[in-house]
Parts: sequence; structure tokens; C-alpha cells
Amino acid sequence: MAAPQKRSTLVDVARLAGVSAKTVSRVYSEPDKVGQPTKAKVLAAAERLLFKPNALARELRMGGNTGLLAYITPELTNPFFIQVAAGVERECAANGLTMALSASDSVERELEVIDAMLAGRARCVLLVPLGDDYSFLEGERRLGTAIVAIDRLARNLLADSVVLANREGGYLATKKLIEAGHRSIGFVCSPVAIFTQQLRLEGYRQALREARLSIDSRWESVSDDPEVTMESLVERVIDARVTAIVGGNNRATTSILRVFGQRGIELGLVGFDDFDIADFHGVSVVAHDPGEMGRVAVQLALRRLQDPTGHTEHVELPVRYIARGSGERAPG
Amino acid sequence: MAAPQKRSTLVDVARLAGVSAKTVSRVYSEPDKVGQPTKAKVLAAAERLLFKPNALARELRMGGNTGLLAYITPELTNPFFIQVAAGVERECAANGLTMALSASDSVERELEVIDAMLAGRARCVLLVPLGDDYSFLEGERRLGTAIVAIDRLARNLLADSVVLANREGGYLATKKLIEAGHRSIGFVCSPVAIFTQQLRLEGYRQALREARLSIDSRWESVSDDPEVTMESLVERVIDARVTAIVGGNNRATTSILRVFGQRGIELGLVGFDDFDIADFHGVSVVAHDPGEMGRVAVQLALRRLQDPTGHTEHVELPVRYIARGSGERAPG
DNA sequence: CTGTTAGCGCATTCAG
DNA sequence: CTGAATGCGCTAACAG
Repeated sequence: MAAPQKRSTLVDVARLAGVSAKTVSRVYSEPDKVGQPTKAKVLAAAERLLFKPNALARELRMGGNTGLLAYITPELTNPFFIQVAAGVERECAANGLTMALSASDSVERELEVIDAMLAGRARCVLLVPLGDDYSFLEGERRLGTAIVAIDRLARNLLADSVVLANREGGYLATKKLIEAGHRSIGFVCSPVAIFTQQLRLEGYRQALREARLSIDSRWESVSDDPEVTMESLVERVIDARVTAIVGGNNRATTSILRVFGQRGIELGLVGFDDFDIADFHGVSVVAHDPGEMGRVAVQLALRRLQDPTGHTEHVELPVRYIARGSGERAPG
Repeated sequence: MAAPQKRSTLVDVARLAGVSAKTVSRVYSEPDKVGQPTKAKVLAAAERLLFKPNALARELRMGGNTGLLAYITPELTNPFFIQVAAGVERECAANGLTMALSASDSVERELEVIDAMLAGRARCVLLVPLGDDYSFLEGERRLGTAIVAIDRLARNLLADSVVLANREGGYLATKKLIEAGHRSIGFVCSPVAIFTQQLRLEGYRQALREARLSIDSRWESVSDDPEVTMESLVERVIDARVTAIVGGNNRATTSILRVFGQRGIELGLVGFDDFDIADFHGVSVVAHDPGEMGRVAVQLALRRLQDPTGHTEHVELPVRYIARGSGERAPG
């Protein structure tokens, strides 16, 4: 077989149909403004030539409306971010956008990825901020790119954002365990430095304070060292003689479950983030809707495209408690 | 604040730097062919104007090399396809490609999605075929689009493909259970009509035949009716008095686990696809590397772009058995 | 090493 | 309702 055939263009179709290029163009962008017979001729010619309008050229001409939305996420393996991505994808599809998905393990990689996306293609950038300075995006934002921070806030950048009610969630989880009679409650998560964990931890502390419970620093079994495994954090807090644990995120919660299994114990447990077989294991959780987070993020971006100069919006999505047993267990 | 500023172009930079447009162009695409002082001047000007090369224009000029790879997948919630996507993403990143991710719940939706991707942007299309006729893509393929089928084959289309050793996997799972002493072994999955399940089922039958075991049609508890829950299929096969079950995919396996939990029983079990907490539950599985599948798919696409006319390639990825207990359990 | 000319495929003027 | 010219931002050819 020979080399791939050349793609036919608008002009080719026009020639074959015996009309002008503009007429062909109209058939695709303003079909109503073309007479029936002409339209039929054009479509027949297009069919014969396997013609597809070239979106690249169109978008260039139209001033860069690529219909490309970039979603930049850490950890493509974390179910939470995947569910967000699914929400983003659905909302994109509903609005004729294409989602470009990139993973960014590190801050440096994040920069590269953002740059690649911005290199003239993406009109919207949704990102889960990893770094702590996003001032470098201010220029892009002013140039009309819609930028939305997901799950965390982007520092030094006037971006719209959608986050969870993290503090409230941490508070709620802890309070339920207190109501179940626990007096020594641990909090496990890693990494703890990030925005969400800080707020959940604050909520945890607030609940303890309100209940006038003593606070033991060993109960906050958290770390930022990637070398420290989640399991060891769990071991540590159990050794500090807690009777219940709050899991700071889905990973923490499944690790807690694992250690419970290994030790053959069942302490009180409330996890942040719902997960696949939490019901099967009877794990009470502070749940939320990750898909909604993605959908809202896209909507924020779309709104920003419409009105590039309006005030930035910050959406906080609610959390709710789902009782499945592990959060209702009394101590001992 | 006023309307978003206009984006500056190559020509703007050229003017400010006092050079020609082509020189600016070269600074970005062939930096070696520009003298140091000139380069410095240009970069300074670019910085001042917040200039970013417009990829749209470049790609148009270069003849449509969008650097966009489309991955079209069913079920953005299925961990298997997500892991494939992660592999695709990584390989894309390594090759300077952008991954556009679209979900296609139905055959009709799949068509729409493919069309949207082909509408002039994607140079590569990776898809998990849902339908049973892909002849409509022959034209695109001949026009130079690299098309790769993932996990299943695309009928009526000369596409490269990467699939698992499905028959071998089904055979292996069943054989292990036979070796553990089981004589009545069930197979559960839904939907069964698709390529992968058909082969796994064949492997299952072959293992039974080789062991000269009687075959009971009720042991093949499969369905294509989305109304029939996986759980009910599991119930059905257990009621047919099997002592072990092969799970046709990750969903089937977790459903089997659930029902075991509800009934308080533990039959022999080998699942196809490894999953998150399979180790925790001691579930033996026929495992494979979904990420590798994604990476290979991208490589096939890249190779196809280089050589659009070569023979189509079909890669079959190996599977391996992981013993964790449930597949080694003797009957009773 | 740098500048000039031309045109990628399409849509937007403004005429008919 | 239709057609001819012009240019989106960039780069491939050729000069110089």
C-alpha cells in the first residue's frame, strides 16, 4: 500500500461540488443559511472525499477556542482523584469539551505539565495544586485562561476553587466517635502538610476541645516523610492506647483496616472519603461526592470563560456522615 | 479590570527584539541555529510580552501533528481501565504527547466520542472497542491516524491491538482450583458477550475437559442482562453446589467475596484481574499488568505513525498466577 | 547565522 | 442565499 492519502480540504470539496469554499464552510457551521440543493451537493462531495473539517484550522481562525480542558492531577491511582476525573469528563462531554488528563507526581513535573497544556491549546486548566506558589500563572489567567483549583487552594493566584468541607468533616468524624463513648481518639494520615489534612486535623482537635477531652500529641500520628509507611503510623497510634481512630483519607482508612486485621482487633473507626468496599467492611465514613467536585470545577471554568473579569468563586462541597458500624462501636 | 489582554504573537516579539519573525520561530524550534546575543534579545522580548508559542498555529502549519492522543474507554470507574489509562498517560508524557481521555458508556456514545476526537485533532486513537463493527474507521486509518484496540479486538478494522492472554488465564485459574482438589467449579461473570470473557470462559472449559471433569451448564453463571446483578449470579452458582468459583473479572471477584461474607462461607476462589485489597482478603488471582497494556498501546500507536503502511501488530500480554490462599483451599 | 516569501485550512469581512 | 479576497500565527523553502 502507498503512503497515506492526503486529507481533502474544504477547497477540494468546494471544487468537486462546484461551489465556493465559503459555502462548504457554511454547510458545517451555519447549515440553516444554505439552500437545500446546495447543501446536498456539498455533503455528497464531502462524503466522496472523506472530508472532515479541520478543527485545528477552525480554532486558529476563531482565535484559539480549542475546546480543550486540562485536568492536572496527582496520583492517577487514587480513587478519589479518579472519581473527580470522571466527573470532569462527564461535564466536559456535556459541554462539548475534551478533557486532557495529565498526572503530576512532583512539583517540578507539575510545572512541566501545566506548561505543556498552556502551550497554546488548553482554554481551561483544572489543577490539584501540589506546590505552594502559583503566581507564575497570573499572566495566563489575565490572558483569559480559566484556572480552577480543585481540592486545595492555589496560593498567590486569583483562581476559582472547589474544595470539601474538610474542617467540618474532621470535626464530624471525631464527634461521632466521642458520642460512641471514646475518650482516646487518634488521627492518622500522611502526608499531613497539605491543605486538606491540615483542616481535617483542625476539625479533629476542635471536637476534642469542645468535649473537653485531654489531648495526647502521640494520638496525632501523622507524617510528611514518604519513607514512613501508613501502616507504621497506625501501629504507633494503636500503641498509644487509643480506642478509636480517625482516618485522614481513603489510604489511611484502608491501612487502618489492614492493621486491625493483622492484629485481630477492632477499634472505633471513622474514615474520611468513602471507598469501594467500605460497606462490606462496615466502615463508617465521612463521605462526599468526588464526581460533583469535578463537575463543579468544569462549571466554574466555563463561567470564568464567559466572564473573565468577575470575582473569583470559592465553592465548598458538603460532607455527610455514613454510619456503618465502625464509628458506632463503643470502646473496649 | 478590563477585558483580557490580547495574546502577543511571534511578530510582536520580533518587532520588539528588532529581528524577523523567522528568527523568533527558530529560537523556539531550532535554538541551536540562532546566535547567542540574538537569542538573548528575543527571549528578553518574549518575557516582557508574556509570549507563548501558539501550538495551534504551529501544528496547523506542520500538517496536523497535534501531539494529541485519544484514549477512549468504557467505565471510568473500573480500576482496570484506570490503570490502563495511567499507563497510557505515563507513556504519553514520556513522548511529549497529551492524552485526551473520554468515556463511552454506550456504543452510540462511543461513535460520538470517536468522531469528536477525529474532528481534526487526535493523531492517535486508543480505544477499548464496545461495538462490533469498526469499518467506519478504515478511512481515518488510511488517512494516517494511528488506531490501536485495547483489551479487545476491533472487528472489520486493520488496527494494531494489545490484549491479555485471556484463554490462558481462564485455563490457569481453573487448573489451580482443580489441583487444589475441586471437582465442581463455577465461572461467574457479566457481561459475558465480550471478547475477553468469551476467551476466559473457553479457557475454563478447556481446563475442565483436560481434567475429564463433568461439566454442568449451571456452573457457568454468566449473563449479558444488565438487570441481572453480579451478586445474583454468584448466588446461583453457589446454589448449584460448586466448591470453588472462578471470577471472570475484578467486579465478579469482589461480588463473590461479598456473597461469601454474607453467607459466612469460604469456597475456593480465583479471580481474574488483581485488585486493591486482594492480598488483605487472601484472594488468589490471575494477575497481569494493566499499566503495561497502556504503555504498549501508546508504543504501537507511535510505531504506526512512523510507518503507516506496515503490517498490523497484535500484542498479547502474559498473565501470571498469584497464590494467596483462596485458590489453594481444598473443598469442604 | 539571519531575513523574505509563501501558504497550512478555515472563517470573516464585504460584495453581489 | 452565495462568492472573492484577506489573514489567524506559525514555519518551510529559499535566498542573502
